[in-house]
Amino acid sequence: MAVRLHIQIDTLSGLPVYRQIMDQIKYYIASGSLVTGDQLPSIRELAQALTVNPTTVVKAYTELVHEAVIELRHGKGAFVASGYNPLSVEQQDKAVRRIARQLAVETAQMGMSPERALRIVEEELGAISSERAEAKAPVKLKVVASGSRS
Amino acid sequence: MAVRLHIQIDTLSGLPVYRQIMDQIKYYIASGSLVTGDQLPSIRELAQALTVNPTTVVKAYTELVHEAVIELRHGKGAFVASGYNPLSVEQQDKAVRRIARQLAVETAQMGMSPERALRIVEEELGAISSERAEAKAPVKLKVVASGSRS
DNA sequence: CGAACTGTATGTGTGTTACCGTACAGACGT
DNA sequence: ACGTCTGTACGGTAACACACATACAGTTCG
Repeated sequence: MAVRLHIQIDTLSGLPVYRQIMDQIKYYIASGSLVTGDQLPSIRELAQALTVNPTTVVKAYTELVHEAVIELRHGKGAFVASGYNPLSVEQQDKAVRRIARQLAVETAQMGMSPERALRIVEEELGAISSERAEAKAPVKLKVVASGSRS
Repeated sequence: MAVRLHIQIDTLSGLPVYRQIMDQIKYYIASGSLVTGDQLPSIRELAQALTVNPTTVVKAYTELVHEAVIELRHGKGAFVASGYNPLSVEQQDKAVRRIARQLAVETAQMGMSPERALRIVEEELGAISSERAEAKAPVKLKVVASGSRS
């Protein structure tokens, strides 16, 4: 059966809806709440729960397919893909460094101390890897999907 | 006289040109290469150096004005603004946490260890604050602006 | 088969991005 | 006063991103 996800759409953030869907699905996978082979909500099901158009969910899902995060099987559904993309160490470094620099600039801009910024990153990093460790055992996954539209 | 910046436009990144300009000017300010009162290149000057349309630079500059990062003075030029935005601690935390989470998800996705990710963040964070410390003394700023167009 | 689920494909409207050209208005040195 | 630097403000065009609506095609089960 299809897993029920707790996805929230923030219409005020300015971020595209399809990208918010992508990010939150990635988050579930990264934290271990979703693992290889798990079935995602169907396109229409998720679209209805979020009160967005099915094609918007299609956009999110197909993008995730291109990133080899999930698989789409015609007539069957969407599933978490098996492997990791074999990115080279250099590419990994570059990708992470890009985000890290953005974070560094923003913190400096608002006058936040580097120590505090680092502590926040440490928290988020730790949150994911700890959830990952105990995932799939007690946690059954959250309730229904819910959105907030104006 | 107007400072000469070393700004690079990557047409393959997919990021809007005006945003790349914004980000890199923010970086110079965050790192201390540009401080309050410094004059930026004029709109036409920067546009010509980057081989982009002046209106694109206008877009970048006016956005930076809205964020209170720079000031535009009619007939005189563009200058680094004085104050920081007085964002609340909660808002700061939320903004930084958003980026931190994205970083955590991406690293988990590609299988990078949290320790390594943290080390990279530490580097970028340190790079900015150290440049900030010794800035404006020896460093005179880079040479001419340069772009890369297809 | 046929109903009810699944993903897939094709248009359509709106907004953003970037471009080009032209014109206006403030600041400053000669 | 004049020329030349500065930012500001129009109009219009082309390409693309985003979300929507509708129709098509594969899978499964009674």
